[in-house]
Amino acid sequence: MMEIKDLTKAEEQIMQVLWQLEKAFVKEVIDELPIPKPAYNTVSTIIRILETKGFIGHEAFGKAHQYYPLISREDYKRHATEKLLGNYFENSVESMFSFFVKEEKLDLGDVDEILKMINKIKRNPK
Amino acid sequence: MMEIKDLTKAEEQIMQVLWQLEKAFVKEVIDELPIPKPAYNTVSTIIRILETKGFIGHEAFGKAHQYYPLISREDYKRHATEKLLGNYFENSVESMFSFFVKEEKLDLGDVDEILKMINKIKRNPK
DNA sequence: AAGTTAAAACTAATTAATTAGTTATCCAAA
DNA sequence: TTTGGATAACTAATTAATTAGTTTTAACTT
Repeated sequence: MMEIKDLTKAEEQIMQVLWQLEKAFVKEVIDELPIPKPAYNTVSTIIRILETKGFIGHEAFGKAHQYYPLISREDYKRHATEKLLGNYFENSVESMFSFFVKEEKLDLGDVDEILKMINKIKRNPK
Repeated sequence: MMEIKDLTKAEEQIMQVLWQLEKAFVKEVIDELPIPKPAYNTVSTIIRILETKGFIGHEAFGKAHQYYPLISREDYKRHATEKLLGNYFENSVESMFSFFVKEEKLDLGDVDEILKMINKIKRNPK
């Protein structure tokens, strides 16, 4: 499997937009960014950097470039999750769950939902 | 609650050591770092930056400084986890679980363990 | 075809992060 | 009391990240 580099904060924000839109011109990316919106050139530069780093590609329409992700949100999500799991939960999903329970983010009802979900997935594995 | 800033990669590595040792001199931090070990000054500088950023404090023993975390590993873990949850799982713990199940990191037996754990915690909270 | 506009590329500037070199201080040993 | 060794502080250098200004190109309008 290929090595996934970390995204910087600014890069990640733009990737989130591209993942959401699937493909977009710079203008369209900016439309999705929250106020205070960065300058056009700022976004354009970061997008070009993302392209040199191999995170995105583009298709030319005349002069205009439409950009699209080369790495899926799922893959990056997996990368980010594994990193957290490794750094703070000794690579143990159970340890992470235990944390959520202690943080009161999970109760018995939630676990019941999860059980149902697992059964559903097992019946219809993707 | 006070705002928690992100740690950079190098800062985080040193914080992990300090969290583990609870308190340490620069030398002791270096002892815990993997090869290739950074130069003494590199570590010393990052430690001083961590101190100006408020992540650590120190106690002086003559000329020597013994450093210790001002933020707990638990608090930073919470911060990092919430960030991941927000950025990739719509702030839903269930969504994260669903992801683990799909990734085959969790099965019915694991969920059973978690249920037991929750019950244990509910009987003896905190 | 010349002028206008919009976009990306290129380039520059700024700021933050990382690494390392030099200096100053303090303690201990002779 | 001077010298040597260790340490932290200070400072410098390098590299990466972020933001923004300027130039170039190409399509469109007249």
